[in-house]
Amino acid sequence: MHDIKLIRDNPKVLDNGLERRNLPPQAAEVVKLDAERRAIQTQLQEMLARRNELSKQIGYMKRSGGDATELTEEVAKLKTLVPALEDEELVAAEKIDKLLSTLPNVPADDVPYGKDEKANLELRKVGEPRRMNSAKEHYDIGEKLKLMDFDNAAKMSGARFTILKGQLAQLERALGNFMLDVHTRDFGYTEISPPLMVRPEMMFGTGQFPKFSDDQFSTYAGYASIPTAVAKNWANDGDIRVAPPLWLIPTAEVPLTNIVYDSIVEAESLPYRFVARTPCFRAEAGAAGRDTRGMIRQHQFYKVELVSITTPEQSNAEHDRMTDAAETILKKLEIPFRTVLLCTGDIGFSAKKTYDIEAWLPGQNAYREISSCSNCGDFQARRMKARFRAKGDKNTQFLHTLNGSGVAVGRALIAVLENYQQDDGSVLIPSALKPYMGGLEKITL
RNA sequence: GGAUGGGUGGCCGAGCGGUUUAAGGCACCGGUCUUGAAAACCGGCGUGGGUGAAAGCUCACCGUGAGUUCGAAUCUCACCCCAUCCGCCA
Repeated sequence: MHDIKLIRDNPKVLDNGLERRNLPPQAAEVVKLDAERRAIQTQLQEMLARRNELSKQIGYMKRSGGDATELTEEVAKLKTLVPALEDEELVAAEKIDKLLSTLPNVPADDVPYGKDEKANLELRKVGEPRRMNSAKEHYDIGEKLKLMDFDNAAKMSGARFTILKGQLAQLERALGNFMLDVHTRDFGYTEISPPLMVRPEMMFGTGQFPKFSDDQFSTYAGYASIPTAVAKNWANDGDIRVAPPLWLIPTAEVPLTNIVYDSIVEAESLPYRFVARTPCFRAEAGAAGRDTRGMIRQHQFYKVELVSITTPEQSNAEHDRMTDAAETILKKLEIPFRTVLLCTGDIGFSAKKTYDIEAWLPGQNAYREISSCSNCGDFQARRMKARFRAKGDKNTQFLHTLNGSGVAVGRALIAVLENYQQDDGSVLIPSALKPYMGGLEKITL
């Protein structure tokens, strides 16, 4: 959410940001709607002030036994005007709120301009891709080992689901455990086991709502009082008050960040660092036909997520620190990767600046995203009403929030399979994972 | 699913139609005292908005939304949320 005062004083900042994101300018419209709302508000407030004044006088007259008829009549006249103006004010406020809530964050100044991912800036490459004779893709490796079952998963749940078995299921668990240990032990993150279903307000707070509700799964069970028709249409007016009651999280970023929803924290206690391994649920509505084979893009996958809550002064350094934590996972797994700075056309709705970490996948002969670390500045904090108070300061300020995958477990599994595959179809276990696999050296048929 | 109780400022908690301009306490900030601190005492202190150069003036907010009234934290209705007990259940 944007600071309306900032837009009012300096509309260029918003429009430049939108332009850099390849979106049309909106500041003029925002300023216009804001002016309209304030004009109505001022008019209404003058009327209410007069009403309050008269009511006070009436009370005084009645107590002292005077005649208040004349005053009562004047208030009655005012009363016919107030409701209409109140309605106007509500409509005007909703108009501007609706527009503001759909505008993305302004990219940081050091984010390069670009139309799409082709303009992303490669910052560094770590590790040399291993030479292989004929690299297989992860699904071939998994199916050959008979430990990855797409057919039965489709029977149960449809496309974009996978059944992992035996040592592959164990590998998935091992990866998550390993990542949690690194982040808690080496980087000071506090492990959290959060709810996987959240209220719509939380989804608004982190920026999924109202714009990206199509990508989310909602739940109704136990809440039959919500009419389905209303629930289905709620997104049309974007009013979260009539949204379905609980939503499956698309990432642990949602519950971890919303820990500070509607709160005021002490500056000295910052930064907060939270880590969680959770399932993530995504409708993948806009991704029809993309990555249909294998488990690259699923409706459900595990991810280890990092979230930091900081003061404005801390957030840039924290962003680098978080990215380092995510990179450390791949370094320890000895999986080649590169880190790119996303261009303005590729960063997410809530982000000011984002680093993507892409793991090398020999089977695809390409780098594929395995982590995304974003600094959201105060954008989410405004939506969440998440503030802090500096010691001795009367006023509150909005927090800064950051989130990053540390890393996506499902894709890490793919990366391990493809990078550690052997010509005979077996897969070596990365040495960092051996303790988590009971000392197992490799997975064979 | 059934029953009951409850949602008031950063926190606790009173208020149940008009000196409430939301009591009181805690926390916090400033001051007095003190070698320093604590205690005590004095003072300040909710959030968001409008207007203004500023001081200030002003509006809204007591879970949310309607309603009654000249006037609502207070009365009425609906809804949401929380807690406890029972039922069911991992």
